[in-house]
Amino acid sequence: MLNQSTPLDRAFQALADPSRRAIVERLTRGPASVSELAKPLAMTFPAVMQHLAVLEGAALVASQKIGRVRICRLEASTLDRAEAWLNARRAEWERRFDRLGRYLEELQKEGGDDEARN
Amino acid sequence: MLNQSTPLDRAFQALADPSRRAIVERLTRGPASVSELAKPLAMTFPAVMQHLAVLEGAALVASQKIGRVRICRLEASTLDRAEAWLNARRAEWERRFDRLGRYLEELQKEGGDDEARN
DNA sequence: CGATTGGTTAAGCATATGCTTTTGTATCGC
DNA sequence: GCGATACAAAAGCATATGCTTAACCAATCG
Repeated sequence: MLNQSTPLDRAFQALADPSRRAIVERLTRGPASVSELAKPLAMTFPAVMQHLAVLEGAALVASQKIGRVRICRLEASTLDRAEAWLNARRAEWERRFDRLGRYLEELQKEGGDDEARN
Repeated sequence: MLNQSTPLDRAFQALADPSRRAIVERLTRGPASVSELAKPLAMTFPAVMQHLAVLEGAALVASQKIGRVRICRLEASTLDRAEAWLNARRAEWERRFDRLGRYLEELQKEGGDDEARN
């Protein structure tokens, strides 16, 4: 389990938690302070901070402190990279079905010949 | 940490591991036996089986045993649901930028008026 | 048949995760 | 300055995760 995790590992790992997904969801609608993010979550403030640390560690969220308030914003490009991975899998999957489709079409044609012979 | 995880939790959690992503990647190119999946991975056979159990638990993979061989195949619809979540976030994010864009356009127009007054 | 192949189960262990409470520490509003 | 506010850091704890080894079972194959 030697922790040598890639950016993609960290992104998916971060998104695997419903509280963290809720935070991401909120941040798609614009930046927010930590306490603003904490409000709808049924847990203590430090717990929310730890979730934010995970999200920042995954580069899904960035933040900057202004006065005593920390403003968090979404890092959409990281979300994109996760989506891109899934997209690539789907692309390969669909490519495979195309091939299968063409193969079955070929069978159909040949099958038609067979049927003609009956 | 009371384990009451949603399908999406389990999907993202499953995808957070590089070995499991490698398995998914392999399966997008067609079904495979367990030992076939295990071959490129630098770990013991039981470890691979545990990864497969996680993937099946997340409904990303399904399998059936024929004789003494277990054939695994991708459950693409679950991959789609994960992609759909990310897609929805991006949609909201882009909608927000549209609004921001229109807002800035408005400012531009009004700013033009202001400049005209100078 | 007996050996091999492909998979399964269980136990054990180190580290990671997701919380909590407690205790700070700046900064703002008066 | 002084109390309230917003965050921060640290310690503790229960459970989860990602491996390992060892033992086991059931289909093949020679």
